[in-house]
Amino acid sequence: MYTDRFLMGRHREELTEHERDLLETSIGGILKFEARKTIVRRGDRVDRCMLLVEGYICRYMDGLDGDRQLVALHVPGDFVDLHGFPMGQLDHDVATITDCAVATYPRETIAKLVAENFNLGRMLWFSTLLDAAMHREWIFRLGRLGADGRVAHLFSELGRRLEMVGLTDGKTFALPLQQIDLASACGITAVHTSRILRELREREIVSFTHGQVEVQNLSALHALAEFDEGYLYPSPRSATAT
Amino acid sequence: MYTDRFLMGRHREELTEHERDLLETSIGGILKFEARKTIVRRGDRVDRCMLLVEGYICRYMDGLDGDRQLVALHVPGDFVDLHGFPMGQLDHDVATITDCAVATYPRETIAKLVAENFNLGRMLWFSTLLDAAMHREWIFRLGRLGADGRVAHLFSELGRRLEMVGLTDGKTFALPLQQIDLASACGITAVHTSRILRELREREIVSFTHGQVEVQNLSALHALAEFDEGYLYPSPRSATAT
DNA sequence: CGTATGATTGAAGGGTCTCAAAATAGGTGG
DNA sequence: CCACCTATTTTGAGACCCTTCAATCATACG
Repeated sequence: MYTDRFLMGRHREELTEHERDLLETSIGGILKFEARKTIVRRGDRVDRCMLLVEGYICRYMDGLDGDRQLVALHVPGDFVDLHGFPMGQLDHDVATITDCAVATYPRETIAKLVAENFNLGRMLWFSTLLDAAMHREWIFRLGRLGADGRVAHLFSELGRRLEMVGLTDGKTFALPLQQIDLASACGITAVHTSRILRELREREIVSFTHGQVEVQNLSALHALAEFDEGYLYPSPRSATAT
Repeated sequence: MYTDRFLMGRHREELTEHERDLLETSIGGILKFEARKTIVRRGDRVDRCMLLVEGYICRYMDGLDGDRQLVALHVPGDFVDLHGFPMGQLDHDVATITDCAVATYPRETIAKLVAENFNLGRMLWFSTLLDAAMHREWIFRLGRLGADGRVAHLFSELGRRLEMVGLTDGKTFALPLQQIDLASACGITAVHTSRILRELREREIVSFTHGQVEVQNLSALHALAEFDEGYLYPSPRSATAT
């Protein structure tokens, strides 16, 4: 049963039994990828979409000088390139962070699902727009927060998203990234990331070592990040009191 | 005839006569707004969507200290808050830059359009994803470019988008923004924006005065911005040789 | 045990911010 | 049409944040 986490962080109403069945039976196949591989390239025609079952995947764009900027990070349950269905091709690269397993859906299958099931179609649209909402929050983060706030924000967001899919209780969670990945996501250098992490550790807000995040002071973390979970559109069930 | 520019920068195939008629006849009303007014607030329920007919609109998020970060800029022909249809509410504010006219579509009308016209539905989905693609480019811009590159990128993008809707030949165009707006879009201060504009002027790359952009050296502008129009998904007809 | 990779620290330089003041442009009423 | 007032742009100087370059340290793996 691959569908345990499907779209879990990505809807406000629960999937119905029927919709879950549809998603399960429509799977074209399961693909496995090794860690640190680019699996879709900018400009590639998208003839199938991938739903991440296990592992972590990022989307990124490289600058002329080789500097990498992550534009999205995906956790299990996320569609990774569903936007490729309406768009036909991608404007960025997709790469694995860890070893991954993805469920694939051929283009025609998605077209059929959307055409025949209005509610599921809207849920898929919603899922792609949730990515856009996260993009906006990342824009805010890069434009208006300092390096410490950016890192704090990334931890805040991923903590909450992993909580939505049942992969953490919010205090401690696996985040198998290297400092260079944090740097690529936050628009800072790896060297400075190291300094920021030390500062956050010394201030006893959050510690990050060996791909493990331990939040010591959640409200301080959220304050530093100016984090408000609203943009993740948490379903009433998974919303937490603040 | 309001539909002249509808979705002009926002599809790869032309709208059919029938689809254009549908969009025209489905308009719920025309609203006018004064310049510099916030017209939708974060968290507002979205019971109608707005298509910008005339003027400029931005979407933004304010930080705790009052610093503003623009997350999108809209030109005539753009849907401004269509994502509110699947999402139900917005995670950011919407404000006018100039005096504006918008065509409104009630929620139920959009639902009907999407349910009954598969192709138009996909085009609307596409339009919201084009915003996401621009978001990603903005993330890249803020994360990896210096202040000069960011400003150059904004000019590059808007030049191209205005060209798509027939509002410029690419060399000169009206961009009724103040330096504070450029600053809010680029994640820099208004003071620094002024210095950057002087530099770009002195290097004879682009000049910006009184809301008027004059591109003197397009290739230098694009080089500085690392600009590649691909992410705007230009239709073959409107693609330009590079 | 040797090697490669990732993390940490230091020092110096550069880009952007902040604060403050001056110059310019735009709008209004006399 | 001028005088005034306000908003916007421009310029300067100093401080701060982050980068760069380089070296050292820690860790994982053969």
